[in-house]
Amino acid sequence: MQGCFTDKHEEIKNKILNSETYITGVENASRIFSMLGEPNRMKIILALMEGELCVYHICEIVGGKQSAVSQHLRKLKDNHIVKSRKDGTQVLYSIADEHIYSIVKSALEHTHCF
Amino acid sequence: MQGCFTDKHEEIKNKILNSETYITGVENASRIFSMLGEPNRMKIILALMEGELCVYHICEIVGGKQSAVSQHLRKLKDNHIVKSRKDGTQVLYSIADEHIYSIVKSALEHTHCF
DNA sequence: TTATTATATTAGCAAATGCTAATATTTGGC
DNA sequence: GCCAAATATTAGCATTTGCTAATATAATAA
Repeated sequence: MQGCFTDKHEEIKNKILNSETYITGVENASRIFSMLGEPNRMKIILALMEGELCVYHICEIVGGKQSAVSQHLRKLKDNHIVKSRKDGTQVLYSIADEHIYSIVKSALEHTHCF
Repeated sequence: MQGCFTDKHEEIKNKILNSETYITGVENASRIFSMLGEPNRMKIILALMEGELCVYHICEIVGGKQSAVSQHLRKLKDNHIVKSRKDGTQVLYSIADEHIYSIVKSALEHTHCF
């Protein structure tokens, strides 16, 4: 494999590999996407995009065991995809910030153009 | 687990579970995100966002074996994240459509607000 | 305090996924 | 046709990851 020595390609390659923000960008972006890339977590996100929900109702929507849902919620929270607040014995979850909405909406739009 | 019988929560739950597009939305969106959720594939996407690249240069940027890169490119193409065209013995890859740009850009913006 | 409800955590297992190494295919030049 | 370069495919393996079952924690009520 010797490669195609096109100037344009070399230019892009050098720009990428010399970029300060490249590595952290890759890590951060892929971590977010890996959170959204699991079907049951996606169900949770889509549900929360309608509004705040308690764990019990999230379980009903996802259709999974409470333990599994709780583990998903933890990952989503650790990665700043969702946030939570306590209300008595309940914990109410919601989408962490506006970027999540636009990311998911763009993805849904994309799927309609296949 | 008996749940919190708040009207608002029930309303959201019913809205979600009765939505026609819910299941396909979940499947499509999570599939796209799972493609973007792998660090080496994210590297590929970020590189292609700068412009069209041949496989050889993609390999250099990702820093992986040609075989692994080729497998990633196939998945990305199968899922309409990238497209390709032939030029002699080379295959040039590029981002499939505008939605991918906006999805990734939103994710990068999101990481800056942690 | 004790009991109950809601949620969180942990360990262990099974399935999914990315990587390597080897091989196959495709294209252009001789 | 034959060879070399670029890319694609496949099998096998190792790691990751989501799930279940069991247990733990937190908050409220009796």
